[in-house]
Amino acid sequence: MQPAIELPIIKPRIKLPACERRQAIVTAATHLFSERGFRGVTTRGLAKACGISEPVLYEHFADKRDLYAAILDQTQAENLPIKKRVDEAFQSSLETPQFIRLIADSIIRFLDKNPNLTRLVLFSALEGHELAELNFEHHMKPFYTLLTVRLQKEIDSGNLRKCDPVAAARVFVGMINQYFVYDLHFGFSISKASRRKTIEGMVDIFLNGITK
Amino acid sequence: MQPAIELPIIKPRIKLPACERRQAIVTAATHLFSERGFRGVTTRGLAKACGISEPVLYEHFADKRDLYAAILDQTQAENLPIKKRVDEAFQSSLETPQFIRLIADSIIRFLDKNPNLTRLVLFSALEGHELAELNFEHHMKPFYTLLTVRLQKEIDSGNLRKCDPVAAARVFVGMINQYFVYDLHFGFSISKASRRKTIEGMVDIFLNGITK
DNA sequence: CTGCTAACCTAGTGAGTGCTAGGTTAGCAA
DNA sequence: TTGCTAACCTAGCACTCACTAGGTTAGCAG
Repeated sequence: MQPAIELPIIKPRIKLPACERRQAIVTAATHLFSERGFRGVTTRGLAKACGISEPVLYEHFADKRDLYAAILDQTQAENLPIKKRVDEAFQSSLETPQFIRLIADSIIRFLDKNPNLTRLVLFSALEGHELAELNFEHHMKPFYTLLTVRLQKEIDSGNLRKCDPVAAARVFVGMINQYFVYDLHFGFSISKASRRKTIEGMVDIFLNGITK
Repeated sequence: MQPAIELPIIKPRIKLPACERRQAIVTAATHLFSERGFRGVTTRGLAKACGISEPVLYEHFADKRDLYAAILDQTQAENLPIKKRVDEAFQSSLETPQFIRLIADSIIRFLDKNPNLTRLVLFSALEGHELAELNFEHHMKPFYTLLTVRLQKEIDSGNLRKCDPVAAARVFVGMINQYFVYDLHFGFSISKASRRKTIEGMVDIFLNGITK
């Protein structure tokens, strides 16, 4: 026997088609995981953030880990254009300084377009998920590889100082990545200089550092 | 009524004085937290790693968070000599290239001496604990500051190219830190070059990059 | 040997975890 | 209007979490 009192309607429940709901879950998951890490996110919390109940999550994903793979897939698909741009520049006859600037610009665009990815990848690397390595392989390695090949060519033809091109490429990509991680995400503010100036300064030091 | 069967002795329980037990807990905690992060470590697991029971933890530390402060205190106390060495070099009449090499060497020594600290700090930064910022202030900022001052002096006297000394110092400290984080801790192996050679290459590029 | 007590333990607490069995409803096709 | 079913829910399982009340013991002073 239920009481006759009717509760006020507070449940404008909306049903979404499976693909849209799945997408909404991945979006919320990307945000939450990047903020708190894998262990810091509860399935209850994620469900609540999506405005659904927990079992709905398990209709779209086998388990909590499965969400990680979905996040990677999405990031990968979304960032193909940036990779293409660097590839094209590599094929073209762009001068090395301009090519290096373009690499810097592309890394920045990539990290800007994926503001959660830096934290997500760091969490993954620390927590030992394969996402970290997959992200590196898919997103960062192309930058390293193309820059290394270009540097090697320029060293061989005597336009640059003799140095290990792999190490040099790492220095450069690392410089930019480091800036994003520590300044923009962790807030360890050292310099008050604008972002544009900071990146320019980095490119400047690097270019001068590898030039004869 | 208990059965007369005596279990084989498997409990050579050792009692330690409070200060030694506390020290042992901090050591184990440093290791575990750096491996799994704050959320990844359970008080059960920590107690087991120490060979004690959970309540003993709470005789030495108010709660789980309190352990973090203890870890920082210890790290800080242990690494005063390295800071002193850099300070002395700064006061001395060491040439800039040698001073920069000494900074690199000191950072390496510091990170080598505290193999867990890199992961611990990253976890802290991601998880939002104050340890990250405290570590930066206490351990990394001195490197930045002294290097910045030296660079400014050399730029003013015309021995180095005109550039933002703060940004340059960040590039350098970041380069080395980045190498430790990604290569040594995460295992994103790019170069097979030896560590010594890699660091030398970094110093080389940087020195050339800031020299006229 | 006999107390004494610092150092330790067992055995929980309530709250929160990932995940699920089984029932309910929105919204469309007929 | 009526079925049908994809999309959703409530309620709760078995487990682990940080933390604790209250009892036990190692090891020393006398």
